[in-house]
Amino acid sequence: MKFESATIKDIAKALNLSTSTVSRALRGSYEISAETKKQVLEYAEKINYRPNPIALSLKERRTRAIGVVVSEIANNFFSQAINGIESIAYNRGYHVTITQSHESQDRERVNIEHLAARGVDGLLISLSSESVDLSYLKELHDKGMPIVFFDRVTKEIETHRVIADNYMGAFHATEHLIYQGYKKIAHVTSSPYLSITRERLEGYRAALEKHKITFNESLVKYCNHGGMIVSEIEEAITALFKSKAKPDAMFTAGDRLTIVCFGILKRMKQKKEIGFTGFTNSQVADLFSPSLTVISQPAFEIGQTAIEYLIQMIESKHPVTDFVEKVLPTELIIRESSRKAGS
Amino acid sequence: MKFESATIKDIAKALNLSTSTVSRALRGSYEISAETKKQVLEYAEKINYRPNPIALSLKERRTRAIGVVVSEIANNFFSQAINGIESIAYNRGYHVTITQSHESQDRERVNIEHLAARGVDGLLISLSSESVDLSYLKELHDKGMPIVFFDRVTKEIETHRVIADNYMGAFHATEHLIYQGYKKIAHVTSSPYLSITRERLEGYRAALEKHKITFNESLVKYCNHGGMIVSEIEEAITALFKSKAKPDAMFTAGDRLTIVCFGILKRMKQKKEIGFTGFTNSQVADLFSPSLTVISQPAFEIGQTAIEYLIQMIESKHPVTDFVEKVLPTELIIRESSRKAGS
DNA sequence: TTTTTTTACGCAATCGTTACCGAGAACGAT
DNA sequence: ATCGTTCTCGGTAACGATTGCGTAAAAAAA
Repeated sequence: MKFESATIKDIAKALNLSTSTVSRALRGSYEISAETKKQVLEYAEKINYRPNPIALSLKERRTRAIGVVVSEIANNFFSQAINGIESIAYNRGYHVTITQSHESQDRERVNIEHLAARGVDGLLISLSSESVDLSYLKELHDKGMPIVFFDRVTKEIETHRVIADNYMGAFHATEHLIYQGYKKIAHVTSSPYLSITRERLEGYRAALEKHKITFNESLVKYCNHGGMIVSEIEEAITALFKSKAKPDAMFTAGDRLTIVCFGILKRMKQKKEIGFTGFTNSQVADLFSPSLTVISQPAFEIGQTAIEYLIQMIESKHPVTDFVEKVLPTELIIRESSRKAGS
Repeated sequence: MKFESATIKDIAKALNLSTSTVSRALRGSYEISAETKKQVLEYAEKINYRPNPIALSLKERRTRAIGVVVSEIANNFFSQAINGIESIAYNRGYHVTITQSHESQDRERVNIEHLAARGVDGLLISLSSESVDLSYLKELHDKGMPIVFFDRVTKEIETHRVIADNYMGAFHATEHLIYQGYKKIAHVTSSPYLSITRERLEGYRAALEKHKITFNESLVKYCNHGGMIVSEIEEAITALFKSKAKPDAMFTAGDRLTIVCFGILKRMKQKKEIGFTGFTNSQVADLFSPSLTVISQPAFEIGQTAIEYLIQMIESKHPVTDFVEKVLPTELIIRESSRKAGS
C-alpha cells in the first residue's frame, strides 16, 4: 500500500499551467498575475495541497528536523528535557526525532548515523553510559554537523554543552546527609566514563573533605549500565553492606539508579536505618515511603537551552567557534528519607 | 552551517564512471564487472559513502519511517509501548518518529499532518483525550495511509486496533474492591470521548451490577484533560467527598490520573480509609506508601503487536480489507492500597 | 507607428538516486 | 565475413519542488 499526495504537477495539469508558475503562485511571487494566483491558491486549497517536504529537503539540503539521542525516554529527567526541547523547536518550525540508546554504545552510534544520513539539521546528544569511542562523532562534527551536548557531555568534541550543576548538587546532597549526622555515606553511581559521574563524585568528595571525613574508595560503587541491569545494582548494594565499612547512608547519582536502589533497600528492610538521597526528577518522590529527599535537575530548562544553542548554530551563516558550557542550578528537596532516626 | 555528505557523483567523478554504473556496482548488479565493482566498493568504503535517504525516499516514495502519536512520553504506559514498537521496528529496518499531543486535539492534528507530509510509511496512533473530529484522519486513511490504533482507539476509521482488555481489567479491579468490603466505589476517569474511558466504565458497572450494588452517577467523575491539569482532578475529588454519596474507595482509569489522585488523597490524609486502585504501568507502585494495587497493561506487547500489524499493512501489495481488534489481557497486582482497614 | 518597458508565464537545470533503454565491444557460430 | 549474443557500461528520464533565464504578448513611452 502506498500513500499518494497531491503534487504541484497535479495543479499545473488541472489548470493548464507550468509547474514553475504554480510554484511561484503558491509562494506569492510578484511575477504572477493576481488572477492566476487566485486560481492556483483556490485549487490548491481544494485538493488540500501540501508541498512535499522530502523534495524540499533534497533541494534545500536542510530538513528542519533535529535529532535527539537520549538513553531512555522512560527516565524522568529525559522526558522532561524532551518536553523542553519540543516546546522551543515547535515554535521555531523544527521537527524533533527522538531516539533511545538504551545505554548501549552501538545502538547510540547506529541511531546517530541514521539521523545524520537521514539529514537532520543538527543533533542534541546525551551520551550513553557505555560511550567511549567518539571518533565517529568527531568526524561527523568535523564535516559540519551542528551538535549540542546536554547532561552527559564530552570535552572531546568542541561544541556547546548544557548541564546541571552536578558538582554543587552532589556537594549539597552529601553535606545534607552529613548535617543529619551520617558519617559513612556510600555513593552508588553510574559508569565512570560519564561526565555526570565524575562531576557528582567530585562534589561528594569535596563535601566529605570539607567536613573532615576521609574518603573511602570501597564506599563508592560504579554501575556501568546506569541502572539498566537491576542485578548489577543488587550486587553493588550487597557488597556495600558486606564490607567492613558498612554505610549508614547512601547517595545515588542517577534517576534510574535512585529509584532502583531505593526499592532494593526497602525490600532489604534496611531502609529505616539508612539515610538516603539521590539525583532524580521523579515527580512522585513524595509519595514514596519514606518520602524521598532528592536532587532535582532543571530538566525542562536544560532541554530548552540546549535546543536554543543548536538552532543558533544551525541558522548561523558562519561556523561557530566560540562555545559555551552552560551550567544550570540543581535543587535539593528535603523529605523524610534523609532524616536520621532519633535526631 | 551545513553538513555535506559524499554522493554517488563524487565516486563517479573520481573513478571516471557514470553515476548509473556506480549505483549498480553499489547494489551488486550482475551487469557490472567484478573489477569495476571492487573499485567502486573500495572507494565508497574509503570516503565512507552512505546513500542519501532523502533522495531515496523521493524516488521510491517510501521512507522506511513510521510515525507514532501518543499523548505523553512521560506516561509509563506509553514509554513502555514505544519500547515495544522500537524493538520490532529496529529489526525490520524501520525508523520511528515519536510525537506527543499533550492531550490536545490541535497538536495531535498538526503532528499527524506533519508526519504524513513528511512522508512516513505508516502511523501508530493513540488518540488524545480531546479528539472528536477525526475527519482529517479519515481523509488521510482514505488516501491510503496505513494506520493502526492502539490503546485509545476509534471505530470511525476501519483499521486494525490493538488494546488491553479494559473491560475485564476494570471489572476485576472493581470486583476486588468489592471483595475487600468496599461498597461506595468512586470512579475517576478521563474524557468520555476516549474508548478506554467507555470500556473501563463498562467493566466498572458490570462488576457493581454482578454484586448488586446500584450504579451511582455521582460517583463517576470525568477529567477531560486526562490528568494533565491537576486542578481539574482536585476539584473532582473534592466534589466527590462533599457529595452525600461519600465514597469509601476509588478506582482510577489512567496512568497519570492514578498517580495524581493517589497523591491528592495522600495529601488530604484521606488515604487510610479509602480503598484505592487504578490503571497504571508505573514500575514503582510498590514503593509508594501504602503500596499501590494496580491494573497493569501489557504495554510492551501492545506496542509490538501494533507495529507488526502496521508493517504488515505497509508491506502488503494489496489494500488490506480484513481488520482485527487485538485484545491483550491486563494484570491486577494486589498490594496494600486496596486493603480494607480492619479486615 | 515604432520602440521600449513591463507583465506573465514557460523552459530547463538542480538536488541524489535508480531504472529503463541503448550502445559499443568482444566473441562464437554460421 | 557477417550476424546474433553476451557482457559492460553510459545517457537520460524520472521523483517534487524551486529558480535563473528567456521570451511572447501587452502596455507604455517615444
